[in-house]
Amino acid sequence: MEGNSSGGGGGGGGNDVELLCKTLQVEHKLFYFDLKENPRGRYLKISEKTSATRSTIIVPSNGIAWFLDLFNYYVNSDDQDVFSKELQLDTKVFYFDVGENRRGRFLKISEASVSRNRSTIIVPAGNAHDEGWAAFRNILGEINETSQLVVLPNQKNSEAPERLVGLSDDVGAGFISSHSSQSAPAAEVNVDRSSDLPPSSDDIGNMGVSKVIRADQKKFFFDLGSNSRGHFLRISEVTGSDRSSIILPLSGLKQFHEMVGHFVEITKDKIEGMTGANVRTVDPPQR
DNA sequence: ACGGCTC
Repeated sequence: MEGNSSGGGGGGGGNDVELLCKTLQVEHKLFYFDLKENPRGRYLKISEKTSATRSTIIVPSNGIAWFLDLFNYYVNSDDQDVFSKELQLDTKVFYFDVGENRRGRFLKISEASVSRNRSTIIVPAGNAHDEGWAAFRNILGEINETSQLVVLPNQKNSEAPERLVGLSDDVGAGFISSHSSQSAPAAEVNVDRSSDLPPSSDDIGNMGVSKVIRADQKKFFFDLGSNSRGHFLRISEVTGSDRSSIILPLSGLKQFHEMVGHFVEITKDKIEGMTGANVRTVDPPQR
């Protein structure tokens, strides 16, 4: 579909109007940006094409400015200061993670939605000045401007109210909210992985959801379960393909919470010193 | 010319 301007669009979703189409090459990857619109709304399709693979994420139009802000964050921050971010837009969650391997640094953007499988694009940072990310950012900026300018005849300029737009830091110590001394743990960790778990009698009412905290390369999964001995919380640490868990009977959960809170208190200075540059939140886009 | 991503 990309770059195809001849003939009528006959494929799936081919009736969508293409407002803008751009391509960007970073190293050997080709990124296609398609700003499209259909009766359900406007969206940005970003495809990453390698010689062998292609993967696509769909960004709702109200998320374009957030993507722009996030790319600015990753371009402008010092390498060692960048952290994972989450962007929730309606029913979708986008995860931004920086990784590095022998090929260099890259930004992984994963789209998770309840219906679809996860899809991911990976943007190489480029050379020393993150020019791959910067070029990506520049295109997002152009698209964002265009999207604000271009209004199709059959559409009014007033958008539907943007709802449930939230951006949360996903800092190393997930227990530490950006509001430092306030204790606001659970609300900050609003990642719902319930779709990863089939409904099970192990679940305790509607609490049977899986939550995850991500810290750099590590993930900590929180799963409620039960067996003949009773209910428990399983906390799993996952790094790469390794996983280890602790099983915490619910009878000990409150003590566990207090104990963690104790160590948060006595290490507060150290934690704030370590994360001071990371608790910044990306500002909302100007409207 | 890569090739990363996965309880």
